[in-house]
Amino acid sequence: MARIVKDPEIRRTEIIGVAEELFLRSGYNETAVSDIVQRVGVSQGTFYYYFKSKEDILNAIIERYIDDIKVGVKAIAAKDDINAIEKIMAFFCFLNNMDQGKEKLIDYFHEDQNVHLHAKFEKNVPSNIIPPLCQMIEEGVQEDLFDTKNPEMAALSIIGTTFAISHWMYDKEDRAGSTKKIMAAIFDLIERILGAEPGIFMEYAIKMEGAK
Amino acid sequence: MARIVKDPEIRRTEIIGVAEELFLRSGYNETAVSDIVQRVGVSQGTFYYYFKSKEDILNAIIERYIDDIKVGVKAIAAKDDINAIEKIMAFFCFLNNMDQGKEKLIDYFHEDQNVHLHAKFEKNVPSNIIPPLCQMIEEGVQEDLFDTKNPEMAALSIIGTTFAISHWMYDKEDRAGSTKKIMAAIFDLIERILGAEPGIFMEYAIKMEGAK
DNA sequence: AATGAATTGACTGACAGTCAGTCAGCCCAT
DNA sequence: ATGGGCTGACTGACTGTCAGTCAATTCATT
Repeated sequence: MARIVKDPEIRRTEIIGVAEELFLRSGYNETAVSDIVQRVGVSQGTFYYYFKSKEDILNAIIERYIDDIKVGVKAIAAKDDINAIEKIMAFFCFLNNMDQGKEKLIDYFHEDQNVHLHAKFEKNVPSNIIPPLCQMIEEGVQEDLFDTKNPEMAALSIIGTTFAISHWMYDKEDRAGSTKKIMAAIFDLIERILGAEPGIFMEYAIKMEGAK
Repeated sequence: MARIVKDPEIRRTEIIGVAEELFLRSGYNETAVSDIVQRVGVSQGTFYYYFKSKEDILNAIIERYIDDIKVGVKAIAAKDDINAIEKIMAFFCFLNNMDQGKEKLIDYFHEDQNVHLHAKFEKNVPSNIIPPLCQMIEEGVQEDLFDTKNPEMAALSIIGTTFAISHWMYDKEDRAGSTKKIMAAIFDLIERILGAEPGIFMEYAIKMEGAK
C-alpha cells in the first residue's frame, strides 16, 4: 500500500475518530481493530504504534468526551451574570444535549451493545464534574439559595439521581410521554437535596423559557 | 474422557457455579470458556449445549444475584412488626452485606476487571428493587413518616444516590476513614428525598444499635 | 550518510463458537 | 428378562476470527 506519513497528532486523531464512529455504530466488541485500520487506510501495526491495546483507544475516546464536558462545565461555573440555580440548570441542559455529531450521546449509550462504553463513561464522569458542581452548590449556599452541610454529597446525589432516572426512562417504552412531569419531579428532588425553596427551579425554568 | 451424565438442572448449576467463581476471581474477559469446562470436567460442547454464548452465562449469573435480592427485599417489605423507616434501613443493610460466599459482592464489583459484570448488574437492579422500595415509601407516606408526591422518583433517587456515593467512596483511597460520617450524610439525603423529619433515620440507627 | 521516527503486513496464539457423531439410560414390544 | 429403538446429554476435534507482535522498510531531518 502507498505509504503516507502524517503528523503523529493528526494520525492519532484520525484513528480515534474512525474508532469512535465504528464503536458507536456497531458496538465495541463487534468492531475489530482490523475494521478500524482498514477504514483509516493504515496497517494493523500503525494502530499498535499509537495505542497499546484496543481498550486503550476506548479510554482515549472517553477521555475526549470527558474533556468536552470539563470545558463546558467550567464555562458555566465561571459565568458571573447568572446565579447558582441558573448555573445548575444550564449544567443539566448542557449534559443532556451533548452530542456526537448527529445524535445525542445519551441515546447511543442506552443501546445494549454499548454497555461497556457507557459503564466506563459513567465511572469517569463523577470525578470530573463533582468539583465544579460542588462549587456551584457552595455558591448557592452563600447566596442563601441552598441549605446543605455537605455540598459534595449533595452533588453526588444529584448526579446519581439524574443517572438513575435517565436509565429508568430509557427502559420504559412510554418515555416520549411526559417529559414535563419528569422534569418537575427532577426539579423537586434537586430542591430537596439542595435544601432550596420548593418550586424555585420550576419558576426559573418558566422564566427562562419566556426569555427566549 | 469418562462420560458422566447428570441431571440437567444439576449440570447447569454446576457450570454456573464454576463460571461465577472464575469470573469473580479473574474477571470475565480473562476467563476462557475452556477454563470453565476444564474445571467442571465437561467438554466445550456441553457448555454450548447449556448456554448459547459466553455472555449468556454471565446473564444467568446476574439473574441469580437479582433473584437473591428479590427474595430478601420481599421478605423485608412483608414484615409487619417494623415501620417504613426501619424497613428502608434494613433494606440498605441487606444490600450492602450481600455476599458471594466469602466476600462482599460490592467489593468484587469495584475491581476494575469486573466493570462488565458490574454494569450489567446495576442496569438490572433498579427494575427489580424499585417496586418494593416504592411500596415501603408509600407505606411511610401513609404512616405520615414521609412526605413525597412521587414515591417512584424518590425510590430512583435513593438508589442512584447510593450507587453514586458507593462508587465515589471506592475511588477515594481514604475510604476506611469515616464510615460514620458517610452514613450520616446518606441518612440526611434520604430524609430530604423522602421528606422525612431531619435526623430521624439516625435516631433509629442508634436505637437499633442499642437493641442488639 | 546516518539516525530515528513512522509505517507496513505477514504472522502467532488464543479463544468463541460449531458440528458430526457417541453413548447412557429409559421405554416398550416381544 | 431382553434387546432394539430412541432421546437428549455429552464429546472433542475443528474453524474462523481477532488482538496483539515484530522484523523489515521507508521517510524526514540533521
